[in-house]
Amino acid sequence: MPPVPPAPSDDSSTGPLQSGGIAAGLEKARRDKLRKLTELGLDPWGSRFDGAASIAAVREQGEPLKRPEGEPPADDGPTVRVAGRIMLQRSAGSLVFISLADRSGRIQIMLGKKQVGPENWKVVDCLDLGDLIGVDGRLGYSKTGELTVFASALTFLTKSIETPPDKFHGLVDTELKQRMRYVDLIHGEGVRERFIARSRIVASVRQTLFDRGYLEIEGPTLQDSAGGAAARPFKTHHNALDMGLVLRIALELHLKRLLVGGMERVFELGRVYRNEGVSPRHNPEFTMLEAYEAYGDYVSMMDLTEAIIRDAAKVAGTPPTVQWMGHEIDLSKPFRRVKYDDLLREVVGCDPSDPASIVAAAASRGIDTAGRHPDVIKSELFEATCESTLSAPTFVIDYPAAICPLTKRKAGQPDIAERFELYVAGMELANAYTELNDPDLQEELFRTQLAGLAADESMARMDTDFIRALRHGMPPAGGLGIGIDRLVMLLTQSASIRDVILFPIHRPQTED
RNA sequence: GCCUCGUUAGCUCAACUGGUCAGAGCAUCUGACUCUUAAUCAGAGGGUUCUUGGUUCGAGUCCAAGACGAGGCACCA
Repeated sequence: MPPVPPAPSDDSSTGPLQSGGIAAGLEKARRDKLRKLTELGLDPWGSRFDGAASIAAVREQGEPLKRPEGEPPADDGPTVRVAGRIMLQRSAGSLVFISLADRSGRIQIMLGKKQVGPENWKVVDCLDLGDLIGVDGRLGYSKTGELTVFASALTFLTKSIETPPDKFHGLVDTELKQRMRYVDLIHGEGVRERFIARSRIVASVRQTLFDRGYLEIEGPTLQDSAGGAAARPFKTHHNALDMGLVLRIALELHLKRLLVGGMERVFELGRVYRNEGVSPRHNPEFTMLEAYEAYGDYVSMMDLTEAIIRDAAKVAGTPPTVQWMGHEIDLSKPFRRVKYDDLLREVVGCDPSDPASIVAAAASRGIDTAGRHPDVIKSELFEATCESTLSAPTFVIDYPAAICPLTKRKAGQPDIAERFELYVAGMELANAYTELNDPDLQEELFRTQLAGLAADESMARMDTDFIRALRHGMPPAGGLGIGIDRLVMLLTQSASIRDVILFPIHRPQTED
């Protein structure tokens, strides 16, 4: 790459993010150094740099070089090569100490004017916090006992022309942390670790399922009608086909088609979209796992759920007992299982089998009961009273059938659906059914609009192709859905879903 | 969509009831320093107090509207 000609001195206002004033001054100092680097014949944007060891590995190499207190440090350490970002810089005249960070950790670099030679020293003058460099040098300990790479050569890898945040506090402003996640990942306390944990959790969920013989599949995210859940979809349009489309709100109906197709154990782990409110527990796009197992039922799904969570907790480094959202949660014990009606009776003190008792209890709590289906009232009563009491991991089982249009009814009890929801710290984490595979009943339920539910909050959306699939014979099956973001919240003790989503939704930043 | 709270230098934060209140640390620049650890020391520069309007002799501070965010509600059966 040919050297860049010196830029005009007023180039500091060209950046898209410049607001003038001091920002321009801070950037100018960095652009001056960038120019100086090119004048030295160096490419300030670097190039391939082979053979760098991870800093964690280098730190391990340094262990045996330690000497007892009082003895002079070993001076025969190996020569190492590392690369990373300058996080801290301390200058003591012609001696510069740098804290260099890579994906695995941090290590101190010492650059001495005498040690690196005059050519390298000119480069040292161009270094800023945030720059990326490569270093070759001997591994040893400084006089104060800090593991240090004593640099003999310096390779400039990339200039940073933006000022990093406060070196001690990092980014604190939640808005900036989320909008500039790249900065938050560099400087935020535990941020990178949290997203590493997320990656491991997702990998673990897949592995737990693979180990049980599941196949991972990919269903359509663009659909002509959104089924499998009650939620408002995002709407879009296909130009060439001139057709309206919606983004999926659940994975369910296509996975079940695959059960019909003989893929007896299938799962999808992917993004779903719901055009609804934002909260510490809701983001419009979020990651869902759904898994279906032929010849299983909701009880087998409980066992699977516990296995998925326990395995994930292991790889995430989650302690057996976690403090989260003001709850102390023991993940090591088998999860409690309690019937929906029993819980209502226990918490509310009403008779769940008596609609009049339910209506009275709901009305006394300000829940609108007029003209609404008894099971809708019951469900609202449950949410208002029971959910927040479920601190320890709890499978709530056997739901009112009317609010479960995709679920098989209990044998001999048509009013009870074989469904569970898993609650932890008052939050819904998972939802599972013994899957309804009777095509005629399914068709009828798709047509049933429960009293008191608006059309767009109902699951009563006919999917004729899905009915046709069921008519070909779907094996009896258990099905499970887990909110992966919420699972990551639990396993990393995060208070907001936005803390575990790299780029949560935001309104556009105002430019002025 | 509704309610409450917040927004001050690149970052992290100050500024009692409206009256030298535009301030500090980090960062930046200049200088000193070959063993520092958020290095230290001396000096310098840096502001549309989110925006617009209003009240007032006087507004970072009070009022109104708007932008963005946080929490709550609604929504999420």
